[in-house]
Amino acid sequence: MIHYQNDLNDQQLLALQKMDGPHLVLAGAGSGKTRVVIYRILYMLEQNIPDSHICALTFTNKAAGEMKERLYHLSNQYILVSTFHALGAKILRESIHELGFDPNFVIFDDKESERLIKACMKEKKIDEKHLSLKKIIFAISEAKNTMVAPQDYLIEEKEDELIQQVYALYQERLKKYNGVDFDDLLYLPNVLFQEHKDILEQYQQRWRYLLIDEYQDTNHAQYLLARQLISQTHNLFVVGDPDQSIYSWRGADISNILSFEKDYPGACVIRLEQNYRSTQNILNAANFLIQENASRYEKTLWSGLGEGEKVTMHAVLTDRDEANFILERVQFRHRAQIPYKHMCVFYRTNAQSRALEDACIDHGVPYVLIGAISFYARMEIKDVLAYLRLLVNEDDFPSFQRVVKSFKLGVGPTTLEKFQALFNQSNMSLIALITAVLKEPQTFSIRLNETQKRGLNHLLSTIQKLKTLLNEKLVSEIIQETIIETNYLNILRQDPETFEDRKDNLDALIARALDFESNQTISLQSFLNDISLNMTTEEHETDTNKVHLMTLHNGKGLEFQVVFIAGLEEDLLPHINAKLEDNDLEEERRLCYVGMTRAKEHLYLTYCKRRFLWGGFRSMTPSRFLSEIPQQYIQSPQTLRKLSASFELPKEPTFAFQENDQVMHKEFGLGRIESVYEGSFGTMYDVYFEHLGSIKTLVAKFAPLTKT
DNA sequence: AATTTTCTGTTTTTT
DNA sequence: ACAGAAAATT
Ligand SMILES: Nc1ncnc2c1ncn2[C@@H]1O[C@H](COP(=O)(O)OP(=O)(O)OP(=O)(O)O)[C@@H](O)[C@H]1O
Repeated sequence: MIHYQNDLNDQQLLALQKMDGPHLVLAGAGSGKTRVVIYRILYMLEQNIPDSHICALTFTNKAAGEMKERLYHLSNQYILVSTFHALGAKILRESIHELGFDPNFVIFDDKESERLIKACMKEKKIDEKHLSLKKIIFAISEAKNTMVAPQDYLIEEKEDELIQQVYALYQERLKKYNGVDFDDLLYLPNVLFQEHKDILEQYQQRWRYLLIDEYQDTNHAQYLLARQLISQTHNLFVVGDPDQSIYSWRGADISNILSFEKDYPGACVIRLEQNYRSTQNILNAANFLIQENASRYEKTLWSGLGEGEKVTMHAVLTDRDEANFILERVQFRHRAQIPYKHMCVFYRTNAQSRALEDACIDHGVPYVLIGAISFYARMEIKDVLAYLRLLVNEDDFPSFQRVVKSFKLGVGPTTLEKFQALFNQSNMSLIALITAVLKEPQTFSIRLNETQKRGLNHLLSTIQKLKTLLNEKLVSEIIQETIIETNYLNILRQDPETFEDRKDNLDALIARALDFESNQTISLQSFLNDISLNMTTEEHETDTNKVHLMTLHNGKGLEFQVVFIAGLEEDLLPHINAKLEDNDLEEERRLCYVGMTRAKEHLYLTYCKRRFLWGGFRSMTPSRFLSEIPQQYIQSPQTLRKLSASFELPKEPTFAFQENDQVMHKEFGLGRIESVYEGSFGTMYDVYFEHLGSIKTLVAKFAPLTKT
């Protein structure tokens, strides 16, 4: 039995009054928006709305999983909770044949689509120096996110013409290989619905109630998908906070939430103003910070949880000192009975995780890294997955390419190119084509030597054999068979340095499959599908008792008793690439706001003077965001007994110059500071002198340098 | 023509 | 420090 009156405040209850029609919940961090979504679904079920009519959308797989679990726990029913991308994949899996793809399509990850785009550029004879790969990738992604088809690509400048050509070829190739990229998971369902109203109607009948969390970070394709799905009934319930919009660089459009009332006339708008997460000092500090944003829709947000502890701000000398300081505090809190899993360290860039991981190991603190370099991006994992993909999708040329190379079938780039040319023009499946080339070599223009024939024959017979196992064996067994049949471990053994690690990773892949199978029987295809959508998270680790390390972007929707934000320095947070435009700078500030508002009781902000960054030591200055938080909410760290003393910053800076400063030397003349670092004589400079044409190492204390 | 070794440039954030 | 590309070797 659920006590709505007990668990929700009056404003939240307003969101449950009417089950039909458009609703917008506009509220700040920690105000119980996600809770409202969950309780609204529970209430819908009580009103006898069939569970199959409900679809809830979240931003991350993690959030989707958590919401699904909580709903099951509270109602004993499984509700469809998904990310937009996973929903798109589901729709395409069922209906993509209408668009001329095969339902066995595979999802190409970013790296794979990058490779394909690169190949398309090469085919169109576009020089990377002339038009960068990055630019084209971005342009194509932007086009899909704004629902622009290749033939409609707007040509304003000369290079747009090239982009259009590559975009068109890329889409053609994806179709040929029976693959879709991440953006297609949103783009293609929209196209499908626009071109086949009958199919759209089926889905409209199926999902009559749509609920969307984190609506402020939807892009146009997501907005349109929701709009198409719900256009008959307008039973759309969205929640969001414009101050937590942190994905504009990926096409998220804040105007989706701001113009909700215009898009859905008669929308019921609910504002929540009480924060149930953070104590007042933390919430006020965050509120003051976010008020520095000029383009902002003012909201009230207060906390009844008492003043609490002030925000701890701390300066240290280097990134290592920072990590050590954080870990000392983690242990201190742990001794004070706070479990590790209720603590989190946030940072701006993945590269920062290294120092923190090392410190965790040094201090013997268990940790889990969320996001980061994916397990599935590992070479050995991708190799095996490529093989498995060929079992499911007979047209997957990129996987064929990878398999041929990694499993050393004796076929190199030249022969592969011939295969590709042949395949692009043929209407056989890739596997059928290879079979034909081997059977009737005289019909084709490809000459193969004995090694190559043996290699390819082995590939074909192995695929054949594994395919017969698909229906009778479990996915985990098929993976094992693949590794055995291909003798892959022997190939890995050629590099003894990495062998053990890679073997462990393969075992982890099998374990992951076993884990999948424990609740349900799954097909290889759904296993591969799930992996593609779940690239980064190793979710089963998250509920164990470990300190969480993650980027600020991954913090969305989470909360922790103790939160650390590391690296509050200019050029890092705000990031150097996001300082040129006001909009970008404001997004950095929102990012910081999101991080701060994850904290329930204790919040630490740290920064350092020097940091190993971009391949060298750099002098850093404190982030402007620190000075935007009023002093009254800030404290310095209390000294912990028995701790190695944290660094007091010297009053006088020990070095006066920064990298790239122009300096004048009494003897050597004009020079430029190349790097600044600590040595046994204190601060050292490496200075490049124009007259000498070389770099001199100088001791800062003695160097007769003046700034020019 | 394929494979192994050497060298280069590189780092924002992710579904 | 680490992957991907160019160069050198088989
Ligand atoms: N009415 C309420 N009474 C007590 N606690 C509440 C209430 N509503 C929400 N909470 C609690 O407040 C915390 C924040 O809620 P929730 O995660 O739903 O907020 P949110 O608005 O989605 O936050 P954010 O936007 O920062 O992700 C949670 O711990 C939740 O359990």
